[in-house]
Amino acid sequence: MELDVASRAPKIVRNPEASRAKILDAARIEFVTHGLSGGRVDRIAEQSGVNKNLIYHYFGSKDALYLAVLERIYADLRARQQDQDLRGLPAVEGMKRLVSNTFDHFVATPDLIRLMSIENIHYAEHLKSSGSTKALYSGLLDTIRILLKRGQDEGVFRANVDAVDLYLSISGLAYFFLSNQHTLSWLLDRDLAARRRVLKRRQHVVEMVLSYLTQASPAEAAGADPE
Amino acid sequence: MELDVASRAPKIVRNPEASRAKILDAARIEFVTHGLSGGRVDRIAEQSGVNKNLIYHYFGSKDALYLAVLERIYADLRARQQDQDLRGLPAVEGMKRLVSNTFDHFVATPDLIRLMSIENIHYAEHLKSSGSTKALYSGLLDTIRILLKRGQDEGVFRANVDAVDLYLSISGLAYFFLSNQHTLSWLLDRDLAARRRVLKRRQHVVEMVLSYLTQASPAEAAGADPE
DNA sequence: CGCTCTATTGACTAACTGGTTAGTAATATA
DNA sequence: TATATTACTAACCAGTTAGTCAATAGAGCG
Repeated sequence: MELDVASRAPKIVRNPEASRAKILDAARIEFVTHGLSGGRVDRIAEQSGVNKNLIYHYFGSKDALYLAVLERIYADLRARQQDQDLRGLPAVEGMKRLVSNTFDHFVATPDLIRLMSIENIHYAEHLKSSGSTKALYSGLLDTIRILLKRGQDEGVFRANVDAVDLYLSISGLAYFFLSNQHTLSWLLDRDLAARRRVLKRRQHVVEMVLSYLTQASPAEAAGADPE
Repeated sequence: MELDVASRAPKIVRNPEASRAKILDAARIEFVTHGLSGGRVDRIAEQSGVNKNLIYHYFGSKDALYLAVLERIYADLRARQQDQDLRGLPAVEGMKRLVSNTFDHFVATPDLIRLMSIENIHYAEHLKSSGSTKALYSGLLDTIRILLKRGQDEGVFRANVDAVDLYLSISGLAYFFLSNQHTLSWLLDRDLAARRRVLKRRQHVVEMVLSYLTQASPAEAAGADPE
């Protein structure tokens, strides 16, 4: 019981998992906000409240830390992407839900969109050096294929739709609007982030995809018998 | 006439316009390749073959140089964007051409796509401080409105299509596929840059937009009399 | 308690980076 | 021809940046 001199024991708390998580959280904000080249390790250390060297202790390098952020956000995406339950629905209903779910998920996760853009600016070099992200889309593509097949069997969807092309369209219709909202809002003189705009866009995207799917393909239409 | 000592007159060539152009060309490559934060003024000086301070002499700062690059590529876009002649075409034909022209222009100008992504990573702050880029889209939107109106008058296009939404869809369907080709090629296990893929995508995009436009809108279809 | 492992830190550094300074020479102007 | 302006250069600078070193101190274990 020493109460005389100011007992300067800095009382360091040791909590490796919490430190790791704090670093990762701060890194995510930093890279999402400033990009990879613009992201600063010193700022990540400051924001996470840990010593800079701890970052190197746990992650090794700035690039490796960025990759960890990237992998985590892709893992979250995979975890949240519940499209399995759509496979049992009627084709039109299932596809409507798939499109709006994709749209909603993009809207809800702006970090994902920014990181994807950043990663493409860097030619996806980090993603390619990752072992854990590859199998992400197979489930979603399978769901698309199942719904496509059902719709064709039901006679409500056109034939000869490539699942990858359809996925690219569903994503692209939402992605561009969100990823480029800053330049577009300026150039088009509209606030694309406004709630009304987003909801309107959502409906437009669903309608466009469903219109495409439910219209007879040109090959069929050009052919002789439309049943 | 002194011909004794080696006459060491370094013979500096003065060509302000050429120097300015060389700087701008090198800067464009640098920023497109590495982004704004990743772009290095020293590298631009080295690549353009001029002294670094000349860059500051002409452009003032790294950011101002980046803005000059951005403004020039937008000016090129405006110059090349010839959609006026589409306004006289029949609606379906005109719209098909508009969609494929947009797609082709994106494919032909990857620098534009990368700079747009980079600018959005930076929240379009530089674009907003530019005086010269604002009126870029009004002509294109007018063309879309004219074709939309004609298509509705001809009875081949659906009603209640917002020109901005349609523009966002036309662009988005092409943009995402191109801007994210590095991550997508990896994740989907396909080479999206392959010529066949690009051509297939082009056709898919045209078909999707035209399907949407030529299908009766849900409001109409739900209504009583389909003519 | 003493030993080892590792979480954690502050101080440090070499290389880099945007930008500046001071000066030279070609060209325009009077 | 004298003078001012402008294109251009080499060297430099102060601040930053990713990454390192050496040391301290909890925690688990015998």
